[in-house]
Amino acid sequence: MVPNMSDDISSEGDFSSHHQWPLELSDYLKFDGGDHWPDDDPDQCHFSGGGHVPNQLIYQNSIEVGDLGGSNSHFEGSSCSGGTRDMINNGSQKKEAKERFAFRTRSEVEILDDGYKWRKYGKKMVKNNPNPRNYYRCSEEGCPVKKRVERDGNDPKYVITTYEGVHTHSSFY
DNA sequence: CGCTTTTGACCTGCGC
DNA sequence: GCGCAGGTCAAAAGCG
Repeated sequence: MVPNMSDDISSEGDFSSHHQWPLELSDYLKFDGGDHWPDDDPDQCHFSGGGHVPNQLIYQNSIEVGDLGGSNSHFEGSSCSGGTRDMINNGSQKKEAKERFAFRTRSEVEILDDGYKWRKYGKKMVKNNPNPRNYYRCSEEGCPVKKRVERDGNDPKYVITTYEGVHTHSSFY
């Protein structure tokens, strides 16, 4: 596996430890309940500091409950406009809300290598989007983490990735 | 040979 | 109760 990411990475292939992905994250996530992306909001916060982050992804996260997978997670929090925590434990949390983390990236490929090995287990056409949604599960035995990948229906240049759960092991690379 | 991908079927939750 | 949409399963095929 391991898709071609040859050209895009600016330096060495060891980006797992440097968070250097061959793409650019432009927007961040949405949650259950949030129905739309911040889209063209010029004030969307870009990483901490709001500036350009060279050689590094501009990413943000939000969490529903608890922390974000602690040490194993590649997504350390960078809260956005202080709004991310509002929804935590807010009102009716049915069942056990799993940690969910979604973001939109500008990328030609949908397979982002985030340091873990994924196995595809499903594909589905969804409404409001002419593109199929792909379902992946972490290959590591016992690891409950899943991720969904789909292209933005309005902007095929963008890929929406949603992670769910916390890795119970270290990254592979 | 073992693991991943593909793909249709099946299951479940929700709104009407 | 029914139909729809989203999510998952699992058998078969493909690939290194």
